[in-house]
Amino acid sequence: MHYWLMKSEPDEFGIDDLVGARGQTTSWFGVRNYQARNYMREMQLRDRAFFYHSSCPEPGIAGIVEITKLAHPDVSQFDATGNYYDPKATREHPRWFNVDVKLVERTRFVPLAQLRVQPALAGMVILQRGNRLSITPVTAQEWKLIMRLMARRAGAA
DNA sequence: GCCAACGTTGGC
DNA sequence: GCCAACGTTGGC
Repeated sequence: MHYWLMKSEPDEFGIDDLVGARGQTTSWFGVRNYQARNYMREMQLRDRAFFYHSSCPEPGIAGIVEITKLAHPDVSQFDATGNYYDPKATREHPRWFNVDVKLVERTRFVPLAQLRVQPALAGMVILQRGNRLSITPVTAQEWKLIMRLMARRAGAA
């Protein structure tokens, strides 16, 4: 069992959208970065991930999801009219893959700023300078600590 | 809106 | 294979 962090822009698809989605499940399509894609291909069923809001007024972790379908070809790469079209991809040789995830829990929101002040999270991938990866691994220790933060009352450091 | 950091593209 | 130019990400 491995842990991950997956970014989404709430303007596009936020935790509210996941809560309201059919089966509280969504296909994580649209990833167009090889490293993030490779991480999705490593994901196993029942791995868990933090659902992270990025590019918004208050970035941070908004929930927990579980991998319910292993990586499979991302259909959006074949749609010539869509934003995620990749002319170099073919059905025989797809380039992009995605997993499906299901909501486990909408958590207390943990802002990025709160993650940054935890000494034990100093090595966390998304906190590293210049990191832009939309999908990153999270260590078991990091996961545990963030779970503890979520259990605290709002506003506590 | 700014800008640092990073990934990708394409000419050579 | 190098690397400059360009586009994107994402926090602030």
